Amino acid sequence: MRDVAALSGVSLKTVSRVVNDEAGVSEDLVTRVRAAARTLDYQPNVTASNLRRSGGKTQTIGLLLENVANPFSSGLQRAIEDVARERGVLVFAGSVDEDSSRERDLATAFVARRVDGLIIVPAGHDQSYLATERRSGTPMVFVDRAPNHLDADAVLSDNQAGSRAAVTHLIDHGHRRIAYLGDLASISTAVERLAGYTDALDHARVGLDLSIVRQDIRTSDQATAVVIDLLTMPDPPTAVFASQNLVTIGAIRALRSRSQHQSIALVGFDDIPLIDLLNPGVTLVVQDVSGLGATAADLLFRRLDGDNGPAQRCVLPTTLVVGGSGEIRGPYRSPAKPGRVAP
Amino acid sequence: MRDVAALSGVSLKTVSRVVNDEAGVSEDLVTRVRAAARTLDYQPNVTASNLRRSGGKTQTIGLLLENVANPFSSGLQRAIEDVARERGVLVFAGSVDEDSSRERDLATAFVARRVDGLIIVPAGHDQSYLATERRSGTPMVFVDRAPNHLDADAVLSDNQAGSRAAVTHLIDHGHRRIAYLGDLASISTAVERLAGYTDALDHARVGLDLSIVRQDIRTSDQATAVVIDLLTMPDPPTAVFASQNLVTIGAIRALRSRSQHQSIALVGFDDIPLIDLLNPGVTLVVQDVSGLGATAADLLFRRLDGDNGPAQRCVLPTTLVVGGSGEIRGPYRSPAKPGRVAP
DNA sequence: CTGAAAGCGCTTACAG
DNA sequence: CTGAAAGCGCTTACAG
Repeated sequence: MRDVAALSGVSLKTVSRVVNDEAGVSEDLVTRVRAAARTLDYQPNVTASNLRRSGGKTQTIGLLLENVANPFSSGLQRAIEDVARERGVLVFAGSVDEDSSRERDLATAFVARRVDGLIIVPAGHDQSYLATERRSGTPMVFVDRAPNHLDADAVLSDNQAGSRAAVTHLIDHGHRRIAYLGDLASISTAVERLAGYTDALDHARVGLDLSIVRQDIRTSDQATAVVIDLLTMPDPPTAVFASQNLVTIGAIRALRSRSQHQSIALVGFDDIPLIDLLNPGVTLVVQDVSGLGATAADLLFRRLDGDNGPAQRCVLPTTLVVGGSGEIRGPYRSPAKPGRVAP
Repeated sequence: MRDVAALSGVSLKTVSRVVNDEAGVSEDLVTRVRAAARTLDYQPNVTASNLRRSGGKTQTIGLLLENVANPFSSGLQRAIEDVARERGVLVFAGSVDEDSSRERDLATAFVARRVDGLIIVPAGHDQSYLATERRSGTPMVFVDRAPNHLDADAVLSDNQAGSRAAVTHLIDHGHRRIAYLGDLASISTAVERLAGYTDALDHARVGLDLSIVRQDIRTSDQATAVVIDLLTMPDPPTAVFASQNLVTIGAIRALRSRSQHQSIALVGFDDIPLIDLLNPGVTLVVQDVSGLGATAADLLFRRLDGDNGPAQRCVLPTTLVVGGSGEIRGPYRSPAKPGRVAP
């Protein structure tokens, strides 16, 4: 910029005015400055200008995702990007991999770059490390999982209701012996999904049998092994509820390997691309991923625009998508229950 | 930082030294400065420090992807993130959506933030707008598609060889009438894949029939319609080669809707998650997505480390993954061809 | 309409 | 071992 000023024979301030399209510069100077900028290949440095510019905004936000490569994370990222784009805000994204120290490092790195706000899918169980940052006014919105030990905005899916609807659906199709396949019991969404499962059983007066409630399943292969184990029990389940997409995939593999995919019912939580191509299709409880991302971004920008109200919690509904596997009948006759409305 | 200096009664420079863990500060001062920093909730501003710091590096890179939400893009992003992470570099990512003006805007926005380098999956056919930036020394690596009108590094898949291998595979299974389903003919990878198709036909002395070569297919639904059209021709193809994953999915839907998925052979380009759960599984030519991302990132950082050699072009091989659909026999007897090696 | 001075938060290059 | 000055590239706040 100094060089441009020198070449066009004006002050720094005038160049700054031209570059920022400020009014009140004579035509003559505007042309001269632009010409000089062109010949010098001048590129404005947004970072430097933000240093002094009021508010000190950097026009960037930071995204902490579970893993950018998984469809849930990348769906969120895309929805957030679309909102940010309209405001000329760029997005940093990073994968946390369910590692709380990685979460902390990434958040710190974003803050050190002075992002204007943070959108976080937390991995750890203590976000108090962000308290300082929150106090100093950096907007932050948590998505998919609520923050712990920190009072901040959160946008969540109604995991418990979704899970309850799934299990109720199985009960309505004549099942009583329904296995539960859960993710890490330390993840809050996993806890909520298990609660939905027990809710549904309670409501239908079906006893809870812990021998068919399996948790801490992380991978598709683990899920396959667990389901095979369940199916070889003396009194095997007639239906399976898988609380997460990798787990659902593992369950599908297990059922197929035993040729029981047409006889054992299955409902899974979370969407799975192309699942409708399977035979039978798989009944799934799907989250509104774009909605979660867009809502979180909207909320973040509202905070950035000065909304200082108390921390909000938005809960988005899930949808049960009938695919075939969840409608395989069980051994019981299930009287229609008028008045029952799926959440 | 100024406040920390004031509170601990030392100069700015001393605080700077402590914050950056520079040697040569007395124990006493270090403790005092750290204490002051803690009570003031001091957070260093990396952006400001980079302004003066030698090299002016920002420790950030910018990623221009087709669409962060698609698995190919997010796979690349993850591989690049992993390399960047080791160097403490943060990554900006943005979706270009096959829109060349969006590509340009995003690239400009990244450059204005002074990213240290750019990794680009180009959408447009003219990257000369980056010539200035390239001359001024910003490292940039193109991935998946080569740049046009710009001399720069590129990391590509061997699309032509992959496509040739796929079609040769079909020929080897007794097919001669093989339909080609292509993406936008304006995309360079689509051109290469078509070239691989004609290569394979030529090599086997199979005549090219343009009535079964269809291009500019963008969506899965379009592909479905095209395949149905092909199958209702008087002399329909016995095999289909789909040059891209959305197109492959559309083709699968079409074959199933006509119950011809067990009789018409299909090979697709690009990986599709969970495809092995289908029956038959689908034979695919898969790209080494992680390899592309990691190679691009490595190359970018090598450039950042001062490698000034001429622009490089890395071509990574693809792999034909046998799934079942590509092994459905065609009407011709295909003599084994000793010595033929798939690329 | 134009510009000289001070400053954003930090670092370099030099003195002591 | 410590610090005062100048500077990174730009903007604010003020004068003329």
